[in-house]
Amino acid sequence: MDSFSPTAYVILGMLFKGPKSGYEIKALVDNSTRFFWAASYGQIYPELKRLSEAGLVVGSEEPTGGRRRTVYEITADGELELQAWLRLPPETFEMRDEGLLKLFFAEAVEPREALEIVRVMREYNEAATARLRALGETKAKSADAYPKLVLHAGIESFEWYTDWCRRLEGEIAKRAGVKGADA
Amino acid sequence: MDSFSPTAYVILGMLFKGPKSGYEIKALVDNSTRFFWAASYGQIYPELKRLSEAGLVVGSEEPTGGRRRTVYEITADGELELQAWLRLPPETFEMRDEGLLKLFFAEAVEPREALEIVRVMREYNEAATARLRALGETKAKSADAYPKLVLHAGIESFEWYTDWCRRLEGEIAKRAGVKGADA
DNA sequence: ACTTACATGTAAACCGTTACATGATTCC
DNA sequence: GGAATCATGTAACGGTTTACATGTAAGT
Repeated sequence: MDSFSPTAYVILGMLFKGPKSGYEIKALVDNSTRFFWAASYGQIYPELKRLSEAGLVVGSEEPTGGRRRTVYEITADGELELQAWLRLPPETFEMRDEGLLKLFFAEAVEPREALEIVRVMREYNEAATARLRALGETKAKSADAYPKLVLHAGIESFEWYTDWCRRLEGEIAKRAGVKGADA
Repeated sequence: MDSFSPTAYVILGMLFKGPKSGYEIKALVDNSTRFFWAASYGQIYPELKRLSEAGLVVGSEEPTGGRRRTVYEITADGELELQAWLRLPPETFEMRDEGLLKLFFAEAVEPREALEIVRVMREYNEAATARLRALGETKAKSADAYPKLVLHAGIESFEWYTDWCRRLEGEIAKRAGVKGADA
């Protein structure tokens, strides 16, 4: 009967911080958990319905002008369910990194093409770092400590990855005798 | 007509290094690309069939004793397809980290429970580091340079993550006045 | 008038894992 | 004889994304 997907707990967690519409949950996810846990409308709206049927959230119609709007709140049962989930050890850790995959097979192309793969990876990571940094400045005054810690993990991790790419670019350029990405 | 999934390129890449059966490809993937790109039998066998129909690989029956066995080789077309893919910029970078997700919502539980989440995350990362290190020693003599670089990225990345967990455990323990995970 | 953002939802397609099914061979 | 490993494959299931569909409101 029970047993919800992790996405259900994303919703419960967001509602624990205060009542929100499905639309607002999606926006929040995109600006916070997105880099380590994403969710689409196609998951959020049906899941809200299921959670509502299970009594873990309650929705109320709160239209803005003539525009309909359903705002959800977490219930006492919902909070218990969220806490029970938080107490279980985390299980899922998955990565899909097409850049590393291409690099893994880079023997099939020229060194300067391998270099290009790493260059694109570095640029992606630089952009990701900047994005998370900007996010951190927006939410600087927010009281919640844990989201800030998690955000910092993201920033540090992308910084490490950027640095690794930079070092690798140097090495590949040296080996291949290519004038590399240095100024 | 064409357009293959990244998993198809994993297969092409593995076959570029030499002929293999589906079973061998799966074993190789589990011991190399798995931490940033996984593949199951349910993907590999059907994909081999599709690649064969497209003429990018050719299979030949090479039984071992009375046990049937199909070994695949990459074709010239297959090599071109692999190289064309390697020249396209990598697109997919995804992460699903239930540990970070739980930590993000840890305000809903006690600090010592937040600490417990991070402790489990650290243990997972320590184990992952050890696993990759062991893998590196097995393949120490392998000539291929790129897989080694990628493996080192994995090791460094898990080491960074382990270190981050350790630092965070210290901070949470301090704030909460809990006797932490120090010896 | 037009575009962007707010707001909700569904259906189809896609992707991937797990479990199942089968059977031979090798090692203990 | 029994367990582990080699070897191939399919079916069912579950989860996710994308596209579609609809309409209001606010800003330019």
